[in-house]
Amino acid sequence: MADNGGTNGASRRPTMRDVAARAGVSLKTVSRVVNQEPVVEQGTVTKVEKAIEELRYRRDSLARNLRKGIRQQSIGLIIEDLANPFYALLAKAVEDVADSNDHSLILTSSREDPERERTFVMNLLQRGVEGLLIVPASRDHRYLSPDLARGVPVVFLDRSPGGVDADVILSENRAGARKAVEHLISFGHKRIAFLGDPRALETSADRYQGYVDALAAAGIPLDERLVSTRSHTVAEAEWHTGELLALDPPPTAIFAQNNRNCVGALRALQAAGKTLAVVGYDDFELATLLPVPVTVLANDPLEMGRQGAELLFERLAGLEGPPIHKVIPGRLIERGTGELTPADEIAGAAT
Amino acid sequence: MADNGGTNGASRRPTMRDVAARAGVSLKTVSRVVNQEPVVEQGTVTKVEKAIEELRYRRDSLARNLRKGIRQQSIGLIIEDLANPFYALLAKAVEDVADSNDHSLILTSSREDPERERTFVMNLLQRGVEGLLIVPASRDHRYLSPDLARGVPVVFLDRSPGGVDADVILSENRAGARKAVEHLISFGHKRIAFLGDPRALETSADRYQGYVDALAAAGIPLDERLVSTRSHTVAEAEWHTGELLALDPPPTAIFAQNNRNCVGALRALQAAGKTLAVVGYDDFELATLLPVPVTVLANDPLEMGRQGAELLFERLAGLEGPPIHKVIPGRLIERGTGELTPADEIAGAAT
DNA sequence: CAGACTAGTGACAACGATGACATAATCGGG
DNA sequence: CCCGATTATGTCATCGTTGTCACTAGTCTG
Repeated sequence: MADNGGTNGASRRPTMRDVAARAGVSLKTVSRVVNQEPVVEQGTVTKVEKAIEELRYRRDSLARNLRKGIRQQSIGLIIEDLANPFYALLAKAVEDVADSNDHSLILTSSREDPERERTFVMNLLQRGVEGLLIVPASRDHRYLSPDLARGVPVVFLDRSPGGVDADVILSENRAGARKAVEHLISFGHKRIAFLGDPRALETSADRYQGYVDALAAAGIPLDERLVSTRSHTVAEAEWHTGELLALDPPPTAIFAQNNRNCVGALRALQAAGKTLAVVGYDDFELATLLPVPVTVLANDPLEMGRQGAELLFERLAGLEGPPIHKVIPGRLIERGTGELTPADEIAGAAT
Repeated sequence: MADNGGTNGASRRPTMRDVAARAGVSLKTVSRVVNQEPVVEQGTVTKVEKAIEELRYRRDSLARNLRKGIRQQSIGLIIEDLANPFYALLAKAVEDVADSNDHSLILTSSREDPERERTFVMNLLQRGVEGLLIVPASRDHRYLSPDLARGVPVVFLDRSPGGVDADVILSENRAGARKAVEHLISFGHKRIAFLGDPRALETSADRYQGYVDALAAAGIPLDERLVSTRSHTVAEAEWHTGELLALDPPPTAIFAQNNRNCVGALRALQAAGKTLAVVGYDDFELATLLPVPVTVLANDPLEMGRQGAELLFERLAGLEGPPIHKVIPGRLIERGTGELTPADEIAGAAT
């Protein structure tokens, strides 16, 4: 009458022992059948297979690998979203490096949700990944302190961690944005709009600072109405670009703070039939194919992923020393949209 | 004098037992220190930490999780290359489903190399993934038979497996390509080029068949010179498009068999200053932003990934029955480039 | 100052599988 | 008809860690 005593242990995942009992053979014989060792008599094989089927038994790979001395190594990567080519390329580079180092890659997406980030980090650590690469969604990583202290290597990518000092690889956000905006200024623009994500995001805030820096250096007063920092998706960016275009007077140039915002801006301009100077942050494959090819300040996600992963493996190999902060330089790629002057636009509109 | 006997065991990864011996405490005390249990005396903690440091000891997560009864579940995904948005989106969808089912995703890229595919599959199985999703790089998957027989669920994506019958989710390649080419024919084109990957790839061969089907149905004779099946990258596609344009007479339309080929064709056309009707297979984000927006036959990688992963989890939940073959329908999206007539092109050239 | 308590540590079994070896049953040859 | 080889199966220890319980000293309490 006991709940799960006796011959039919309930609930619990069945083990070889259970299969053995059911088939009326020893545990070791079950092991032989499961591993397809050819010494077992056919009749016995059948009995055991029947028991396996009935109990829905599946071998426990943990126990097996422990006993066999097999230790597979892996690292964990947490990004925002694979649908964003920037992160897809980042992940690709990380996977390459992991592969060269005989580690496999466990990939998870936080979707910008700090809760998910934290859950996944804990999950990955519990699994026993050798190290972690994190594109932060949260601003506070103190929850990692115990593991960092225990020596688990963690490298942050693209954004700085909060509340802990750790290795981090950043894009040249502030200086890059400044470069981009100065480029526009050099073509005579004074009313330059900033189109971006909420400034709560670190990269967004930094790029905004670069925008401010460039204006200040050129002695151009900051006009808050030209600053739109509420678009996280292409659709939102398209909408907010429409708002910017409706200003009086409108901007003559747009600095779009990432690829989604840039695409949104271009869509809105196309829809409105207007031509404005545009410089985007982040390159995208088709930037060269547009009516006027798009000038961008290109960050290099491959390089960021590669360097981050390589740093992680150096740490794993025993590299000591204080946290390393690296910055991947951005490159301004002049293609056309960023080299329009305010005069060009009036001419264009007249056509 | 023994190689690794006595007090200084060499080579072998150190265990808690080694640390205990070195620190002069019991194994259990080391365990307490490692797990930060607060009952250990400070002096002991220091001794043990010193020994851990010296031996570079790291806890074995396999043994720990075995003992604690923690069993993390995961599935493996093998794709070609994350830099291709099609596969990035596929992976995203798979990751989503895996996440909903409390499994984590181990991601690897075969880079079209059958050897790598096989190595990774074996590796993943040894790790003990619950199931596998594979975009085949190899044509022969008989090496999987033992594991398939043992009941490990495997779902193939985008291409059929070779030599084994298993679950597979395909795009509507042949019928889709036929739709696309018939669309071009309906605008009066008779000299339609096929631009694609080597026909050794199954999707390539199937799409080529669709192209042949469409021509045959319309009674248009097949001209082998219009068929180029050697471009695997954008750069190669651009090059081969150049060759096609140099033909006399040149084609009036191009059917590009995937997104890389389509982008290459568009680049070559832009470089040559020519306008041809183009229909691509596979959608891409910026197709709408080009000078003339690109008409494509869109496959849905998200849907493919989602359905594949869900099928995998149904199998894991015990779904029996013969292998399931599903086809994800493609959708023709008319945007402009596919709706040009031969006459338009002459007019365009005259401008 | 005895008895109960507490803090710190260790001995031992167990997680679920596999390897080495032992044993039982079967068989052929001299 | 007995011995050694052969075949099929079982017993036991073990992989590296953690949970349970026991033990030793000291500390506290009445």
